[in-house]
Amino acid sequence: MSYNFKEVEKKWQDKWDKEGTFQAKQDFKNPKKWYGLIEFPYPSGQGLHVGHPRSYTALDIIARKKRMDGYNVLYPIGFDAFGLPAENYAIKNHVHPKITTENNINHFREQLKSLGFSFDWSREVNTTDPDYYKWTQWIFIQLYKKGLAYKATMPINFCTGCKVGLANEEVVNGVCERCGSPVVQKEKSQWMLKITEYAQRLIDDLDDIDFLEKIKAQQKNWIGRSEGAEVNFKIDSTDDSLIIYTTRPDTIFGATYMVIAPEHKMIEKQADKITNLAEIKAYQEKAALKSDFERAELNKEKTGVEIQGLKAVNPLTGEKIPIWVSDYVLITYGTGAIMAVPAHDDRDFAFAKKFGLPMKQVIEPKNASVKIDLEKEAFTDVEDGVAVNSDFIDGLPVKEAIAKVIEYLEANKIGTKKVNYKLRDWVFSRQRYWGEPIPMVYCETCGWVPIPEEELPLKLPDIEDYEPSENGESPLAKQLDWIQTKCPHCGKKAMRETDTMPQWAGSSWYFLRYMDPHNEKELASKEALEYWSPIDWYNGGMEHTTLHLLYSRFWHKFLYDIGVVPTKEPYQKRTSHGMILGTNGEKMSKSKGNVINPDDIVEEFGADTFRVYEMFMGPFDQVAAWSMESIRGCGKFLDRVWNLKDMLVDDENYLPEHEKMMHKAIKKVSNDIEEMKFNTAIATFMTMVNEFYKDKKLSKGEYKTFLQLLNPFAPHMTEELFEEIGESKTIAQTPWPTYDEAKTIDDQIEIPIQINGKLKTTITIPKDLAEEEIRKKVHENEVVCKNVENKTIVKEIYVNGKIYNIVVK
RNA sequence: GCUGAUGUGGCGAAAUUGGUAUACGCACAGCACUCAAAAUGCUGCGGGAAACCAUGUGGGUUCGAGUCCCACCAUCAGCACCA
Repeated sequence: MSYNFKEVEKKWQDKWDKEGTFQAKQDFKNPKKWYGLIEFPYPSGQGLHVGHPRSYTALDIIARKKRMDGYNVLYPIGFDAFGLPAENYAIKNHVHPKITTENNINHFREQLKSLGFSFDWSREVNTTDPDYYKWTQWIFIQLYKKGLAYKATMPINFCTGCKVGLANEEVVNGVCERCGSPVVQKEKSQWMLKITEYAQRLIDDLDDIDFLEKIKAQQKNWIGRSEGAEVNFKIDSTDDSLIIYTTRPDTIFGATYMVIAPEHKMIEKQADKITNLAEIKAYQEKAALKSDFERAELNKEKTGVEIQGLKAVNPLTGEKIPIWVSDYVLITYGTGAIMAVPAHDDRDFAFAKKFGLPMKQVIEPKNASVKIDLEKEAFTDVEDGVAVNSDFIDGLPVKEAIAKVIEYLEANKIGTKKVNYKLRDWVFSRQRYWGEPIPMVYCETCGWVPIPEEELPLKLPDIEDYEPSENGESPLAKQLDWIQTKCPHCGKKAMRETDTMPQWAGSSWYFLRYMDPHNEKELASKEALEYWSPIDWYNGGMEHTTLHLLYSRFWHKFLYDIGVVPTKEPYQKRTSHGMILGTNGEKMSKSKGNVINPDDIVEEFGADTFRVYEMFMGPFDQVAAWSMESIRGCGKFLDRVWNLKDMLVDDENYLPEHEKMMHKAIKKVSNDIEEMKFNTAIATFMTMVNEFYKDKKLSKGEYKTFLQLLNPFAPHMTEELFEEIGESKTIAQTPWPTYDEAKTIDDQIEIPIQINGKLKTTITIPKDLAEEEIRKKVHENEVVCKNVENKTIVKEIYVNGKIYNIVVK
């Protein structure tokens, strides 16, 4: 009888749905809880991508195993449904995003169910549901109340395609992360969130959580902490001074000029003293036309203009040094001004070379054998440097010199120790319709006032015209009757904020809502938060490391600070899956025509085969190209499993000839699941099946264990087969198989014998044989005799149970 | 340039963490079943006649290295004038 996966899969999916098999237990009695989380999808019109199930299947396997291990498991799902595609679709086709979103969610839900994930569907959340975004808005108001949300007019990244402001994190290579249009700088009043206030904690607390090393490294890199000093350089014959930031205060004696960013306000302040103001202004204008990206692109050639009429005074040498304007100094980092030490900084070196500026060596290599050539390149080595020509720090290694200079600067009040971060505050406004309205009102008298919390949610009004206005205002700006309101503070006429929140808002806390999704009084109850926090395991894409993952950690820390959540960090463990590429090894895209539709795969091979294949493709954390031949192989494997029932021997125990294999397999599969080594777990299953086929028999006990182990991978087929042998329970209700360590050890072991480290032969011995006996056996061996003949044995090494090596001369 | 990975058969990949390199799968070939094909089952499958040689390249440590150390090369991802 052949396997009808369509019928079987439908049968079990319906049963799970009807019985709510995988719903998390509502009571909090079981102290063993496990909360597994996958990134909830954006319900795009294209439907599910084959990449989604890679992550979902992995955690589904772990979740199913954890349930069998006796845990109360929460494995929820929802939809991150605000965002531009639905809005752009609405602009084109005049269909309300609400409708598109609902249709897409229905499609996604069906697709996800067809894959047999053990999600708790009773907790499904949807970020566009007013009952949900009520709490997103509530969190925003709390941020505002604590001074962490503020309005600022500042140059922002503006996407010329989407016509919205973007956060730094959303700009990739100078173009919009979403639509690929060029990004320009634009002055705009925006809501900002002070993520920078949490920069240090976002670094420090990484030490206490189990994130993949590359994720931690990427987050640290993005936050970009650097330690240094701010130093005050007086401007000669004025009361003004230039504050610079440096990580190398030890090189201050080698500062031969200063550089300020074109936007630096000192230029305006000292305009009357500058003798070449026209030239400076021209340079400023030229720089303003370039985006940050273009500036960085023009990496090779540095440009700049000297400010005539002004000199800075080196506070340690008293030397008067020139001041230059150049766009290699960024106004957005540090103080927008630097001291240039061309002998010990690559960029300063390039600039000094180009403009013929003087260089002064103040650091030399400790290691005399290191040759440096300051004509060719700067000497920047921190580990190997010693100060010279530097007065009171002469002879000190760089690190000590830095400490000494800072001490001096602070004692003389000309500078302070300072930590800087690359991380910037989060631009939180979007001039778009399909997002959470920002619950703020502007009153002429009172300024910005949050709307009263009891009025939440502030619902998004229904509109007809989704087109953003040409001046870049949100479509909501045209909804006059919605905008006009009363000031909650003084009662006078006031206007609503028309910007909406970015897509990252709803996803910054959704995992909390899953804990108590229908709560009308709080975002989640204290009990639920206490019980389920933190998330035990969160798997998602690397592309979210500096966006979603950082943002949600920030919000969570804030919620911790105001006493809403019980843990500092939301996620105890974070892992990441590799991308699935098309059959040609390229990223799947419509234009390349290499998109694999999960529906087609389920239709042709069934969900179980699909799941097994995605887990068998290769190491979970690495990219893998789709292969139609390989998925067929996985289908063949499941067919062989299906046909095992013809070889069943009626015996509840393991057969003697299979006992070792069974115990080893339980151990291997259990460990592999915990370590996400799904591919080798499946290889173990295949080896077992090959063994059963070879012997043409397996006991009922072996069969049951095998089905239990395979169940998290191929849940439908295994449940069906389990039911067929007359089991009253489903596999999901049975405990995970256990193994006996003693029974995983072979009685007879094969020992490889090497001569001079090269394998010559092997002998088989009982596992506990004494070393003397083994030695005797080795020397009786024919191959060994031949190889040691006429040679002197220098040494013999026996590593217990592993190897025997004879060294001869 | 910086950070983090990766490099093993024709292909996807394993290797108990320093101890028999190539498990498992795909592709391929042969055999069985069949009138035939498909499906299925079984067998073989790094190179070499062999000694031996093979884990990106070149060194090193070790009785022994895919695994550790040093120096390179290539590919991928992220960041990038961050002072």
